[in-house]
Amino acid sequence: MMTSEKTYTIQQMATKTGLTVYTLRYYEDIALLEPIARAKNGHRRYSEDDVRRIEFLKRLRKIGMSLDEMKHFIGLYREGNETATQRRELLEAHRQAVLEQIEELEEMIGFIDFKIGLYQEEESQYERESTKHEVSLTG
Amino acid sequence: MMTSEKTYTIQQMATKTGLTVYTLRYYEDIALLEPIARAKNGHRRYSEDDVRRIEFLKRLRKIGMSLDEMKHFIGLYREGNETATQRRELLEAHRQAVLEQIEELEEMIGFIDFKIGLYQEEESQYERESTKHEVSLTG
DNA sequence: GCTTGACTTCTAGTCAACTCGAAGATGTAG
DNA sequence: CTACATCTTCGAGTTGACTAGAAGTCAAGC
Repeated sequence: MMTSEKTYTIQQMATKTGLTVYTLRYYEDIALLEPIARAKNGHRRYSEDDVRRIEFLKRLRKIGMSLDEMKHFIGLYREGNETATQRRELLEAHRQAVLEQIEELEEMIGFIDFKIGLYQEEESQYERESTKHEVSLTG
Repeated sequence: MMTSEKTYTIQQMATKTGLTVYTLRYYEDIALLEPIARAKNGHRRYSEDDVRRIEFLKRLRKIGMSLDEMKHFIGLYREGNETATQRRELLEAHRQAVLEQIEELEEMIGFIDFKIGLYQEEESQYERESTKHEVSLTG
């Protein structure tokens, strides 16, 4: 039974995912993607699963993960030598790291809000008397 | 009035901040730090303000900002051509970007939690099969 | 006076993550 | 059959962010 699934060329994938063809090949070279299926002429044929995998990689990249970390992270989902317990523990460590990153960012929001407040003051000050005052970087 | 403030050598700063002496000089070279005060012999003398500035840079770095972005960001706090209104608008744009980053990370937490759940199931499955007549304590 | 050590500047090297181009194979349109 | 587009591999180049070493200055200790 031939279930003929939709496939994509590398150029179509580049358009679809926003990565360049260079990057798609590079990710495969460094084994961040497992070998992509090939047509008879040797051209890559990406599957819908590949689309999902690449979109997931993009999201990991977006949250600041390095390619090496990504390789390690996706390795958690391939059956390896680790037990379910070991993989869960690694995931929980990663979870903790992500939570800390969120905290850092939330503190940054607080800082930005503080600064925005100062500028708003400055703006209404200016409106009232056309005066401005210095704002310290670390205040 | 000479307020003799505490100052630090580059090596002391490296120890204090966790950056290397190379990095400290590099940050100054690329104007991420304004020129550091010098002793008569030309050696750098970092002030407490410099400590604060560098700690702030470290935090920006930690949330994934590039050196170029950091330069731009701290530029917001130096008096330039922009009005308070313009700087506030730039800050608000940055605030929005940080919020989006937080959202990405929160979605990642959700995903990790889902995966952790799967592994936990797998683990208790194993427990039930191998210790048929015992009751799991880890409800 | 000489050595040592911490600094200085300047230049070059490294590593990650792409980014690009050359040379060649293949499929389709005219 | 030829032209052309699109792919292939492979090796080299680029950018950002350091990282390191060479050569020189200077103050302190012996």
